[in-house]
Amino acid sequence: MDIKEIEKFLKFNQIKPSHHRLKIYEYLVKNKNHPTVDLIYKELVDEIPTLSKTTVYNTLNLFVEKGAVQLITIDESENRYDADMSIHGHFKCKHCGKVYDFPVKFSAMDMGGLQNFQVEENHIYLKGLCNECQIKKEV
Amino acid sequence: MDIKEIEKFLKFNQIKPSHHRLKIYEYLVKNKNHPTVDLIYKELVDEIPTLSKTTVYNTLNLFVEKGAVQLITIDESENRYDADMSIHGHFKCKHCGKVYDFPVKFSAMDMGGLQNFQVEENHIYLKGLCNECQIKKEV
DNA sequence: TAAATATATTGTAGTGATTACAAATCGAAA
DNA sequence: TTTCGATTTGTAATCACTACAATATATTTA
Ligand SMILES: [Mn+2]
Ligand SMILES: [Mn+2]
Ligand SMILES: [Zn+2]
Ligand SMILES: [Zn+2]
Repeated sequence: MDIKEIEKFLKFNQIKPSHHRLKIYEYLVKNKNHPTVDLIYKELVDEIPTLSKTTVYNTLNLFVEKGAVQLITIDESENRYDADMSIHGHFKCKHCGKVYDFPVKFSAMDMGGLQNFQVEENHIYLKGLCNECQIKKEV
Repeated sequence: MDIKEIEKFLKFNQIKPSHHRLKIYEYLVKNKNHPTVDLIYKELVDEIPTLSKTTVYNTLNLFVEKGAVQLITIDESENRYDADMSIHGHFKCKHCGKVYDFPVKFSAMDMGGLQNFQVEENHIYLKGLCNECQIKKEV
């Protein structure tokens, strides 16, 4: 996804593509880490020295509101963001803190008990030890 | 689950069953709402006038640490707690805010992509409109 | 182009949930 | 009853996030 496509995508989602907005969305697309506001700010402030953390908050809230980005509440104290809007699961390693994506067969989640509930968002969060961290511990 | 059973349960999980701890755990078991710290405090402070909010925080952190209670991060700004440790899903209504339980066929979540990851916690959160709130809107 | 208007960004102060910590209280032994 | 460790409390601090007014930037109008 190059900058022209990002611009199109934002416009399509009723978001005026300002320079900061382009850069923040680009960051999310290029780094499929599931960053916090603080991380996004720290990573971009060198390239955009005038960037304010408030702008990062404002921009991400706008993206979520417009449905361009999803809010991930896998952490208990900090919100994370993901440009991948497809239904997929997240695994957070309790040791290294990394958040991994994994595919989800969604048909399986049939919500047996809840008839006539209208689902708008799906969040599937697992926590434990990632492959790499297990190997390190075994040594 | 009566008070004697609760005492046993806490002891089994290496938690000394003080009066406050018993009451807080009892609250979680009897009210299967998925309360925030603030709600638990407000509901119990009449019965236990000396109760401090810090104690509610301390106690819930202890419960989670000992594996007696699970932390639910379905909200983006407040933590919730659940005495039901079985694997089940949570649905939060965006309109009334209520958090419902629903059964989950866990076999379906096979984590295709992530080989050799050790899963310790499962969180399945859905958000949307609950049955009752849909009916109200249709009127 | 220049003035007028709208929109985006910034900085600072405020809020609200959570934690740190030391003092007070409680409770089980000795 | 005294002692000693654990629990509880109250207060201050922290940290993520928001409110808001001032400034800067972009867009429209004349
Ligand atoms: Mn993802
Ligand atoms: Mn539940
Ligand atoms: Zn890891
Ligand atoms: Zn509802």
